[in-house]
Amino acid sequence: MGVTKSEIFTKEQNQIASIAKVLGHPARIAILEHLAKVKTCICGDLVNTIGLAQPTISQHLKELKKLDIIKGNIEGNSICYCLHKEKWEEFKDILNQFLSIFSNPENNCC
Amino acid sequence: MGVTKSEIFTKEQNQIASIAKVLGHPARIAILEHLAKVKTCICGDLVNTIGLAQPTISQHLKELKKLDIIKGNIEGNSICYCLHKEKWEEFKDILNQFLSIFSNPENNCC
DNA sequence: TACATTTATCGCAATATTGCAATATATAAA
DNA sequence: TTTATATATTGCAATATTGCGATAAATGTA
Repeated sequence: MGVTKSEIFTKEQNQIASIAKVLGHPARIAILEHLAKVKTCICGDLVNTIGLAQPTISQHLKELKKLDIIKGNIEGNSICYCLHKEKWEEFKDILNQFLSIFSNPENNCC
Repeated sequence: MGVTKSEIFTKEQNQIASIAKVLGHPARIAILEHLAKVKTCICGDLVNTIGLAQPTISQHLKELKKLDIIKGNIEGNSICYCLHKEKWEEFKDILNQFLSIFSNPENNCC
């Protein structure tokens, strides 16, 4: 039904999936990479850097803001975006922990 | 249009997004966690463990197989699934590398 | 004030995803 | 061979997502 049955999963499973889902689009990866590179915050530059229309970029920024992995401050006319350090580290830890569940003492499948 | 403009992104960006996208559903996280826990491969148990119908689980397994993060071997009547070690490590490295782009020498946003 | 710039929002079209019932397929067991 | 078991596939309904043009909202500038 296009709708995910979140109720049957744990809070942790849903959180991991939520983070991964937001990272699951190349435009959002590109935005995050650009923000990481230019450090100082940028905004409509993303529209030029990435080849998508302004409303599309705006929507991806919205998703990223919803996850709280970026912050946006009004700066006069424009809006200044940057990575949200604390959250970035938090999400990194969560994903890393998940990716470490593969304990493999000679675990050669069936 | 529901379709992602992959052409305008780098191979790396698309790859990161592809991996993350597959991890972007709690059912698939649950499947991977279960496989990691029981080590020895299982199959229809997933249908019982996770509360989704068999065709739904089968479809999630298909996605995971498409990414190649799990392997499935026919074992008599049933099919035995397990994590794909090499790929798991590869994807872990790719995600870790991406998550390390946040270099923050007093990088306090705008 | 009038105009330009910047970003968000709305509304739409096209496509993708999620979930399941029904069914097909394949093997094991009786 | 018939029946049971296990899994995949098909087809569908109900959302969700992606992308963009048009437009609104807010601020800066002439």
